[in-house]
Amino acid sequence: MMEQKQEMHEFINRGDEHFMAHISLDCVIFGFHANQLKVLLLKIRHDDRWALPGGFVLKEETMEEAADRVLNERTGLNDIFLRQFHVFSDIHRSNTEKFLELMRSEGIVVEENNWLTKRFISVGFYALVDYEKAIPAEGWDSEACEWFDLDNVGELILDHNKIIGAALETMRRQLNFLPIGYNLLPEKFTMPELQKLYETILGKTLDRRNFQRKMLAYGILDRLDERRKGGAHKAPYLYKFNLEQYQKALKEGLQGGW
Amino acid sequence: MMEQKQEMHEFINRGDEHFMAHISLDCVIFGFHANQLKVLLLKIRHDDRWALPGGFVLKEETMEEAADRVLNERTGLNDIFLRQFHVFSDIHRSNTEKFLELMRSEGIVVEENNWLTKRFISVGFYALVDYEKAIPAEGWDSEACEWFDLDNVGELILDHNKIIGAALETMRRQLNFLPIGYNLLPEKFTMPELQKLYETILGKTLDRRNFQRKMLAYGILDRLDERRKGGAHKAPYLYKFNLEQYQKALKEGLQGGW
DNA sequence: ACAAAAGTGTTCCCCCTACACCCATGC
DNA sequence: GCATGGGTGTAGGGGGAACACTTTTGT
Repeated sequence: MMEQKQEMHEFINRGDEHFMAHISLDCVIFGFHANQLKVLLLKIRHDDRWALPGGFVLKEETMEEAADRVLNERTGLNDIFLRQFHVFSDIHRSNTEKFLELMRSEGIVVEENNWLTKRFISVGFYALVDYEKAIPAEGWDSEACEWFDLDNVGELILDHNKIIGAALETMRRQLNFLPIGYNLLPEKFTMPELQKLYETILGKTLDRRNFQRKMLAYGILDRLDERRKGGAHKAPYLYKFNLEQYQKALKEGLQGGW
Repeated sequence: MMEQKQEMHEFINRGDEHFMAHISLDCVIFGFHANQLKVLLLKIRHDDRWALPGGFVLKEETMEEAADRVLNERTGLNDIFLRQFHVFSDIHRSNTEKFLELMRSEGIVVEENNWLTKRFISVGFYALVDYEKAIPAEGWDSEACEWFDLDNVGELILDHNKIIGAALETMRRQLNFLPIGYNLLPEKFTMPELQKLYETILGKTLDRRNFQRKMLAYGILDRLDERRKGGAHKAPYLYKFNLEQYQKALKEGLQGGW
């Protein structure tokens, strides 16, 4: 606990020796579980609201590397599907008053002209991860890290609700071009599960048979001999992504929309 | 000339009082003329290369406002189609050595730890403008401002070639969703002219008749009673965009691809 | 046996593609 | 009148949307 306090103090008053001022990033980390789109959020201390996992950019790393780092710290995962999608630069998006208030609550002395009291521009990233594999971890700057149903995130700090909205919109558009399921589902999955994912992202139902035909036509799925047993009713086949074809589709894009 | 020098000195050594450090923007300004896609470039002093018009963000403006300002300064235009499309953050994209060398050439003393010697992250914007209406204007930081054929820009400074490439790619993708012609053509234009624009952007030829049908099916064009006279052969109809439908299409997107 | 879910097939129709034809204008 | 380019029409095919039937499994 003492360490934590010191680490925080160090970060706040000397962070600008390592990080670039004025620039931050926020990650909208999507997962999929129980037929629900999930977002990973952090609980801010001394504030009853939650926030997107975010961070700053070290002087010797790119935005992408910084986002990867943040993602790894919060989920333990590497090699994640991660895309920048928008820069948020409203003048009043940072809230210096709130920051100082929070620091007072923590009993931390903030020097005049502290780098964190400046205006910050944030680059929004969105990530798709396997809900089962991610291990949410809070950091020294938060007291909890949890998955939330996308439609139940409540009021978040700053413009984070807006950022999530933009991320979702972007993902919906990209769904037409990118083979998105690979990142959100476990290695093996059934066609109905994949369909549920698409329906959830798009917010509408799709025809079972047409979905299957269209998806298979992309040629990025391999059907396994196994079936998912245990559930009631007929056991569906398991599929997995054909990595080679998947990579190709990532580069060249799919066609046709939903 | 004396004023200019002073303005430059002021900007270089006191710019950080007005602008945010570490953050810049670059505009890929597209025009269309003589069946060619054009890009507006600036000639850097003491360097035989050209550069994208760019700028920095005032402490009290958004990225979008900053880009608008830069665009207005270089073209005299307002209310331009302008979109951010990517953040460029390679660690070595800025070239401090080159900057200091340039300052020496100008005979300007650069203080230690000058804000412009820091690493900069740049937000790429692309703009579509009416070639006829834009009036290229160089600024105090450049000695010329001219249109270049897109496929003839040569080697630009920093990562500006890469930025143009990414902008073009983005525009090609957006062509499927956005009614792009409105911004690049004069108010009245013929169907063959619009088609040439699309062919130029896509880099391939399209069927004349199918193009016309598809374009008209979008319902964003109004055919006028006038025809374009003077040319050889049959006089083609003139069209203009139906602003109401165009705005709607901007928001909701078109469908179908090329 | 029955309900519910999953696999497979079929029809229809629209839209995209690829053409053919006619009309206008300048030489 | 002829070449060239522009306007309009049409036949064909592929793919998406809508729907029927069979198969499997747990209760």
